[in-house]
Amino acid sequence: MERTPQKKAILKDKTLCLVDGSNLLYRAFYAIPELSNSKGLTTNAIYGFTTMLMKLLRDHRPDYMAVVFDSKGPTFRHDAFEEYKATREAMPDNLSVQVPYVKDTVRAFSIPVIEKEGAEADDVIGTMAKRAAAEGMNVFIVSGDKDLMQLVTDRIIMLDTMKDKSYDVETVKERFGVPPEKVREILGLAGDTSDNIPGVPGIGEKTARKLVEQYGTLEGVLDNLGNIKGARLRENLEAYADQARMSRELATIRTDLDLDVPLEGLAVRDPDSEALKKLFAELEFFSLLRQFQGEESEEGGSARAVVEDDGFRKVLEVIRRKGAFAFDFLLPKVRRPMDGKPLGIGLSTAAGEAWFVPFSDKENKGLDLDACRNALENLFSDSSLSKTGHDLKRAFIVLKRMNVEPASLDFDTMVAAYLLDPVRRDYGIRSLAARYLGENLVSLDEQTGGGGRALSMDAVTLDKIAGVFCRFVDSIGRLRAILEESIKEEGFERLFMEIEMPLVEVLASMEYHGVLVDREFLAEMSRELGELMKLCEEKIYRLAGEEFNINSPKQLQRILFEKMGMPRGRKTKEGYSTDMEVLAHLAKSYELPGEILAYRSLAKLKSTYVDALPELINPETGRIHTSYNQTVTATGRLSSSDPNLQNIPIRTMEGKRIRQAFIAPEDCKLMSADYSQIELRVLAHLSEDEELIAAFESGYDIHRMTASSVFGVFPEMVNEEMRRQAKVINFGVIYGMSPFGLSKELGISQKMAKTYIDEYFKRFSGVARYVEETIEQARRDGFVTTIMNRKRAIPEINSSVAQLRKFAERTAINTPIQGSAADIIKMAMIRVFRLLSDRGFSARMIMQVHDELVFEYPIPEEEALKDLVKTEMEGVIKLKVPLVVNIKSGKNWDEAH
DNA sequence: TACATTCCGTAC
DNA sequence: GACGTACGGAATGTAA
Repeated sequence: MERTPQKKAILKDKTLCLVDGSNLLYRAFYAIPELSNSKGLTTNAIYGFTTMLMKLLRDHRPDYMAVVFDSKGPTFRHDAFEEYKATREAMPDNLSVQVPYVKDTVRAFSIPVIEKEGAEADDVIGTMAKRAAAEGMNVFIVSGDKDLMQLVTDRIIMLDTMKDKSYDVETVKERFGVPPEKVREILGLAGDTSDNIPGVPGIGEKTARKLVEQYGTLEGVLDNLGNIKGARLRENLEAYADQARMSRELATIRTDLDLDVPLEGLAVRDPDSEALKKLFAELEFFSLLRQFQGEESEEGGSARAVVEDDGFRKVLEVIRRKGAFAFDFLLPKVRRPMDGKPLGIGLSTAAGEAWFVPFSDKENKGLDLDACRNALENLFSDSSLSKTGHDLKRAFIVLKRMNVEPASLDFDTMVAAYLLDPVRRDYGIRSLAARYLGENLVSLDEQTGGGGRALSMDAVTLDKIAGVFCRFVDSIGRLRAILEESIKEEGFERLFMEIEMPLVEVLASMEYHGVLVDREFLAEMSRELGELMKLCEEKIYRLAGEEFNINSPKQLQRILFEKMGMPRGRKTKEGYSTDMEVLAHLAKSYELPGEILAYRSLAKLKSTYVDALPELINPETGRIHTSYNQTVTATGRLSSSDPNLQNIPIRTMEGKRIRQAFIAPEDCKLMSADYSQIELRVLAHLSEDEELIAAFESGYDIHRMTASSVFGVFPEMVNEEMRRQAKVINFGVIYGMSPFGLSKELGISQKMAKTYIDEYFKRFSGVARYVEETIEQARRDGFVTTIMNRKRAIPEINSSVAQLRKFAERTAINTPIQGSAADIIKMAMIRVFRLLSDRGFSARMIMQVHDELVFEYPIPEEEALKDLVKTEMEGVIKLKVPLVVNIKSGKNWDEAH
């Protein structure tokens, strides 16, 4: 035909998007929670489907597009294999009613809906994809069905929009271990439960992969049965050879259907706005209605990517003129800020005005990061500019890694939001924008999932990223205004400006510096623990009379309580507890539980610490850079993660050895400074209890003094047991003690525990009064506060459910104590940090463990450091009792503690 | 498979 | 039947 060359010229290099409508329909139905309009029509699948469609159009802007559905009635697969899809249940009613609407919606977007009698969507897609690829088009198939991966070529990719993953030839190889054209060989062997393709019993994907890798095809495998290891495997292959062949056929997607669909007819056209508006109105998709109308009206806006030096310079000029800006770095999705390089920066100077500056990479265009460094330095080190960001600690670290020392990063929207509501779980920009600005921001989940890989700018156009990110930065600027106002209203200015904001830089510095860990030492310890576990394991198997997974509480229950008939203790949700308390009790009568306890303690040390820590050593610095989180705890404490340095063992001998792995470098030492009994001292201060204050002023051992008071003997008559019990009581007070808890902890009757508590409160009547008043105040106000006016809402304090109310009461007691102690050490950290810097110390604060600060320093600084730290920590605030700090130093953390 | 939940145990 | 605050490993349960 004459037209052919012309046709090819039109289609070549254009993109065709083929949507597996049936697949998306089901996934939308199950992924979106129930939803219906006022007429009672279920709309969740329509909604999910529509948003996915809009996202596709928006993010990928295909030139051609079609949505393909399975046809009703039997297909050739049913003829070939009658069980096919037999187990798949009929479509649920509340899904099938939605189908016509889904198709109408697709049509309203001016996208063709394709169904072919006797054919499944897969086969139609296969046929069209191949045909389009032959025309030189780039095809992407949208589906979550792994069968379709067999269609992937260098011109055809598959997109799983729900998981936000795309599959090209390489990724399919990673997923299946074989190239796309061999996927069906795998499925023939392993089967596919979702499509009721049986495969061969006993063969899963793993085995199938090995076989196909070795023999190439299913037939190759069957031809070589004699060489196959494993009698069972061979037998199954032999017996089910035909079923395997059938499965392979079923899994094969046809690419040769006789379709009367010209590709030219699939060109993407403008949606039929009127039809869409009508549909969305009927379905009551108001957000989509708005979004759709918005998309029509809004064009361009103020968001744009800046890819030329000149443009960047102009942006900087605007910032200088305005004297303030909000910003955020676009970072790859990595667990910790010390990993990965920034991909760009978003800047905003006023509501509705934002820019995105991408940094260049091998494949991404943008401004060279090194070339930007000076500009960024000028920007960030200018203390006359007001800078607002979200998660400034992260920004600090990014800048430090670029060798830029920022001045006055003065408002962190994440920290501000935390102070306003420390119980909230999510402080992400999108969540805050929804809460405080009433806006639903489009997410930037185009960031590649997992693997710490950098975001690839090919996946979505730079403009799209810039658009989304500019909105983020724009929101940060507007959030500041709102949050700042609330901070004032709540009376948090000092807490925010003088504690939390200055602390951001301190934490950034601690993380950036990190701590040195002795890799060899841990490796040796791992070997030792492994051997000990082995011994322990053998003994356990012998005592139990069989091998089982000791780490599995479920299996352990079976052995202990069913097989060996030991008395059951406390119940858990499902079954009976096997925790330390229960096992320790059983250990008195049996040998096995003691061994289990020993095994558990070894396993815990090995897996959680000894083996986990070396994994977290940064290859560039050779050190561990933990994350200190400032916006996690409900009380105001910090938390630490990746790794959590705040729960490194200390109580047992073996545990202490782990602390020996935290070391100082050559010519340096570690110094640990910890507050003595800070929470009890805070309690003395808050309660103004005379007896407790006197006890602390005497400078004597507080637990001994408490024992003396509670048991009515002279301090020197207090024996070790009495002291131990008093210590438990002291901790109990801080936690909102109950007779139940105390009796459990002390191993005494509840009655006895109650008399102890009564006695304690009789002696320390100020504490008793404080407890009462605090609960009373919480009931009245609905919140409690700390020394520095940190606030935590306790909504359940007035609950009619006793259990919730009791819990709330204990929280109300504990939070001011724990939170005030957190306030104090935070203030101390800031002062010490500043003085170390001002006085030119090389010493660095590197760790914080709630009441302890750890420093790394050159040996000659020891005396001066010790004086400074002790003075500042003890003098940071004047309480009604003295603050006491104990200091020790050594080559490692164990020695220093 | 991948993510969420449960159980357990470490710290202060 | 839970005396406070965290983080995380391993097993197990469940989803799309």
